[in-house]
Amino acid sequence: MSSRALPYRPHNHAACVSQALAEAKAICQQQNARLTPTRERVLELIWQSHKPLGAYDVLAKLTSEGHNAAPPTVYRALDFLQQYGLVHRIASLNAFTGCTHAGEHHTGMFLICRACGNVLELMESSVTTAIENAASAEAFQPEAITLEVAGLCPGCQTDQHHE
Amino acid sequence: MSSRALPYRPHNHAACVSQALAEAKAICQQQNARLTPTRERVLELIWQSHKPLGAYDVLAKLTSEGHNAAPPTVYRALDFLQQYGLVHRIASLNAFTGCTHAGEHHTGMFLICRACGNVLELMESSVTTAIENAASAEAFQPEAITLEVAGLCPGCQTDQHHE
DNA sequence: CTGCAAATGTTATAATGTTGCAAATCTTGC
DNA sequence: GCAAGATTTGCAACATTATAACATTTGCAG
Ligand SMILES: [Zn+2]
Ligand SMILES: [Zn+2]
Ligand SMILES: [Zn+2]
Ligand SMILES: [Zn+2]
Repeated sequence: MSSRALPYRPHNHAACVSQALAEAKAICQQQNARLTPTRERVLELIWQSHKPLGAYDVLAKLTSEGHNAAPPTVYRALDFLQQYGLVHRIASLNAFTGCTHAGEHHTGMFLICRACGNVLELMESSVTTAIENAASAEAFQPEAITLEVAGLCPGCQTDQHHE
Repeated sequence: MSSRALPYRPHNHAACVSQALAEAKAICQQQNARLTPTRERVLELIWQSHKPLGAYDVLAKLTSEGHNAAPPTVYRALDFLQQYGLVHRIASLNAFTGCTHAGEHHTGMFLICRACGNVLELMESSVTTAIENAASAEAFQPEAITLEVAGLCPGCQTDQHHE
């Protein structure tokens, strides 16, 4: 899988988005899942934004481009995209972000900058292992891990005075 | 600090609650914070429930006992209790649970049973360290960690057929 | 007592997410 | 191609969670 630019580093974002879409198409084809136009457009809108988008943000964008959309339109698309591992929901933000490791079986760890709003998704097996060990010690059988770290990204640490 | 019974193990829950309240009073006194009757009652209601309570669950209980309460009443009490580390908000449930390590500086890790709804709060330095190391490797400065693990508690693993 | 700050009451509203059902669209076997 | 069934979408209403704004009351210091 290709490496991706960090969200807060300058990069060709259009290419970054279209690559994500291409991968999504491939994943859906492989799993016999239908990446319909609405679903694809929702995924694209989420990818175009570096910061996680709320469901109603997505809805507003769809509406503004003439799509006759209502909340269920968006939530259904988001459910689909989550189901196939193409987006993640960030519980602490009530928002959605494109998965940067789609297709790879993983539990994401999210570094969320409280200043600029950018989110970096990591895949750290050492963290996952530590969590699973801690759960095992309590005889707990984990199924889904929500791990969201709020703080300051490298670019915003020196910018503290801008707050 | 006293050890606490696991939530899904039978125990004297009234004692468990009153101990938590006594500790809360001590903590507030030490910090010159006012644990007013409403705040104390909200904390008690949350502790009395083994499962995390939603803000509107708390509101309903207050209302049912004659308290003239509105949503801000509850949210303000919850804000206060969170601020002094007496309750935690579980982002993946939009609900609140009593902190079992109040007074100890910690980041909680929550094991949430999807079958019975009980939540166990752990304090695992190995997990916290792994997370901080992963953040450091990205030059990210963590401030708050949300770690919630959904799965099956020991008691519910054999009960799968009851679902 | 007086004046200030903290806490609470009260009303309204914002933000987020769901249910239920009908219409349209796609797929599949023939 | 075509009918039957499954999936997806449109649409309206509703449910849940959280906050804003401002008036009133309460606790406390001087
Ligand atoms: Zn991911
Ligand atoms: Zn930043
Ligand atoms: Zn805690
Ligand atoms: Zn359980």
